[in-house]
Amino acid sequence: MALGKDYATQECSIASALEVIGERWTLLVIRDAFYGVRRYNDFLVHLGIPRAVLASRLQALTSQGILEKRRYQESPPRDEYVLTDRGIALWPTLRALGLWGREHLTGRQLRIFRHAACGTELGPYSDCPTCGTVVAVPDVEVVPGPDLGRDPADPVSRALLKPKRLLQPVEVDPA
Amino acid sequence: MALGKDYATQECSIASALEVIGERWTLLVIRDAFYGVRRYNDFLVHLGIPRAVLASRLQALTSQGILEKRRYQESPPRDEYVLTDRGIALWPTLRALGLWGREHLTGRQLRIFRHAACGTELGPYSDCPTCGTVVAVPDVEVVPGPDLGRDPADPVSRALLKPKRLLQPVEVDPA
DNA sequence: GAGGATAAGTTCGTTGAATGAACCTACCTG
DNA sequence: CAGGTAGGTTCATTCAACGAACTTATCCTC
Repeated sequence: MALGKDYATQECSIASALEVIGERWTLLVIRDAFYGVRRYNDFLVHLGIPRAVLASRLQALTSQGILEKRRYQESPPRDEYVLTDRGIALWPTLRALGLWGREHLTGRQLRIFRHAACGTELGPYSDCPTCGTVVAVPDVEVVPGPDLGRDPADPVSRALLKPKRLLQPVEVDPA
Repeated sequence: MALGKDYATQECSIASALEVIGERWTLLVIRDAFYGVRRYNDFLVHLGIPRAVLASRLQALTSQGILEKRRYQESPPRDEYVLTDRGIALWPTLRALGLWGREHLTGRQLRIFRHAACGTELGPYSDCPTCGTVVAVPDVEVVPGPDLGRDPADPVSRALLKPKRLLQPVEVDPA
């Protein structure tokens, strides 16, 4: 979406943000990264994104310091993409967007976000009503909601059905 | 950005939200609507968006119930576009995005958002630290920050330099 | 009442990005 | 050494964005 030529003139931090994360697919890649997706192929099958576009987005996000590319094995050389602090700071945005989508569009509870320490469902600002604190991203537990399909087609979606914390790497069956 | 074909399979409220507001320019149109821009021509000069794209976005947002098209004078017939409740509910998303942009990209304070009742600058969740409440959108006052240019080229930007509340219609000099 | 201005579009040719299929390169396993 | 896997690149086609020109309806001014 974004393009320097156009948005750059805007003198607005929202426009600047959209320059970086406003393109098609970009926010979904970041969402997946929060859900623990880290590998090229997992993004690919989970999102159904064209390969060239994924490569371009991963490269852009890495060069913007939102994802970090890190070698997780030599021989064959394999890299994974992990959210940096700058990327993790996008959580409130994603949370607000998801909440709006749920309340004004889908009307379904597809995923539940809880405070891992106490099990309470998070408030709109990732606050824990029980503990009275804002919950840090790694302390958020994601569990499938009542309206989420139980038998998705792709292996990544299936792996994501297991309750787990945000950022915790997803374990995909090699099947 | 968004496209039913692709994102629809996602079973995710974030993806659904992006279907509706994820296309290029869309969020900037909504941002302008919060700032009080209501007319086709004002959007046009403020955003520098191609006319056809603006017409398409306004039509889409209206049909999604995010903007409402309302006649403000007969003869010549003139319409303005105003945020609905569903549109106003996007404020937390825009706020989160703007905050992220400021903290991680621009590093400048271009606009200050305050609680109109007490003048306190808003917290990250549009909360008022002084009053201890979440501030409703119409009670948010926008004033230019220290890093915002004082003499912008287009008349809409100039009109927006005056402190005003969110949603309150901007008054553009016919000059 | 003729000429010009304004608001809100539509039309259209050109450019640029997204798509999907095929191909490429290491390396590993049986 | 045949086949598979991960992570890409290349390329032809399709689709959206761009920007300039044109349209329509009305008002304002002389």
